[in-house]
Amino acid sequence: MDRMSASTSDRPVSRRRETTQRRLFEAAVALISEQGYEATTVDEIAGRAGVAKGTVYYNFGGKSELYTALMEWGVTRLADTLKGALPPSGSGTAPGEALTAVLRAGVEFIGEHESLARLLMAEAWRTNRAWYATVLQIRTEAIGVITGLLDELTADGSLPPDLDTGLAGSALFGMVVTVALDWRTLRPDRPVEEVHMALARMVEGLVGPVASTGGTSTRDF
Amino acid sequence: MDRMSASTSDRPVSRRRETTQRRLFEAAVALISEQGYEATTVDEIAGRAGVAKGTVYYNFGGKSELYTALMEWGVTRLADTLKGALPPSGSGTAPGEALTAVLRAGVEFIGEHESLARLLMAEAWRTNRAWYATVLQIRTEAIGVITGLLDELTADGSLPPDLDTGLAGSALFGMVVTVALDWRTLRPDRPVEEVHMALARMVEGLVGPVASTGGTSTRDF
DNA sequence: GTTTTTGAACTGACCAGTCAGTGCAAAACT
DNA sequence: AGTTTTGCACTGACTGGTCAGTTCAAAAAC
Repeated sequence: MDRMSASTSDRPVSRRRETTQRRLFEAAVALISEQGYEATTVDEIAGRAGVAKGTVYYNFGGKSELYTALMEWGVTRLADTLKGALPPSGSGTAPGEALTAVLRAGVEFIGEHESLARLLMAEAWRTNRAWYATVLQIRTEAIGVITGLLDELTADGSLPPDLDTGLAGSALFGMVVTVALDWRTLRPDRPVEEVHMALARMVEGLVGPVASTGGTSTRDF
Repeated sequence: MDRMSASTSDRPVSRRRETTQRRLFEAAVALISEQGYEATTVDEIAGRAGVAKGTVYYNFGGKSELYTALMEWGVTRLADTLKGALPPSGSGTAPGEALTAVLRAGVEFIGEHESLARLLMAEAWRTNRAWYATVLQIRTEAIGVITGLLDELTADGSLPPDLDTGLAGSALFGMVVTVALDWRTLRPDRPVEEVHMALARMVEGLVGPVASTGGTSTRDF
């Protein structure tokens, strides 16, 4: 049977290793989101992941490398989710619909990956750290999806042409994250739909009573 | 809590001590906002404040007590600023105006106390820390000002009666903080007015057609 | 003369990072 | 088949540095 690597120096990262790394990610996210990076020890992370301390160093090289890898792992998941929520451009969806869809995806993502979201938000405002670049990349990528959408909407006249889409994108981003995390913190019992609905109604005001090209004019709730 | 003691030395805290403490606060805010709490040493703080290490222990008892006191000092300043921006209730100001004024105060506060804002945001999402209660209090107090205002506006019919003011308040809060910190981080050269203007325009759309007495709302774009 | 600050030395806990050693499953060889 | 070798993945006791917190005598400020 075909071995997966015919060539010798290929590094496919064995299945075993992959599992270990995922466990370490999960343990690290949980602990660091609650306590912060500095307050979380490598021993704790290893312990929670059910591996020995040395394994962390074997797999990642060090605490900060683990953390960086963890955040990159996080970005990928978030960016993929948001991009996946974008309807194919050019399809006949109503102007505001794509925006609402992306925001919903954001809310759902935070609901499902709460710890990761907390961790990223807590780290997002420190300008001095080694991994600031990584954090910035996350923000840029996530906000970029929203901003890009706003650009499209201003281009086709659904939004005022002089809208500062960069600022608006960051505003919407902050809005979604804050609302979603407050929801998880203070009223976790509320269903996602309710939260998303309330958010969508607010945003609807932004996109405005747009001359929607036919379709249900958002009154079916 | 702290009223201006114009006359007395009732306070056990001498003027000299007060100065020392304020210097320590300022040094601690600057360092911790950049590096984080655990990564900042007492020696650093004392050094930056131009004070001996022993003085920290004489004045506060320890690092964590200094930090707690610092955050309480921060709350007071923020809450005072926001409340100070509220026009006297019952005065004949236009419905949306009070809201805009509070948001402007928020933006300005962050512009002037950037480090403090960063520090508070970084702590805001960690649920497991000793001083989480203090942080929560800050958020509640700040968001409370906004939410209270929204309640008034829904009561007098300026906003839809079924608006979830709690959620909307937290949305606006997150929006302001995110925009303001992004501004300081990425485009610090922009004048406050510009940022505030862009925000105000969005809020006008977001919160919905505020039936203002002759405002510029809701034309469709 | 009391309060506050200084400065420097010391302690002990805590923790990131190291490394010699273990286990084990799949090759390589007989 | 059975035996040996290889090297990946992991282990955990240990090391060396760091830092919060202590102490205190003496100076400075009030």
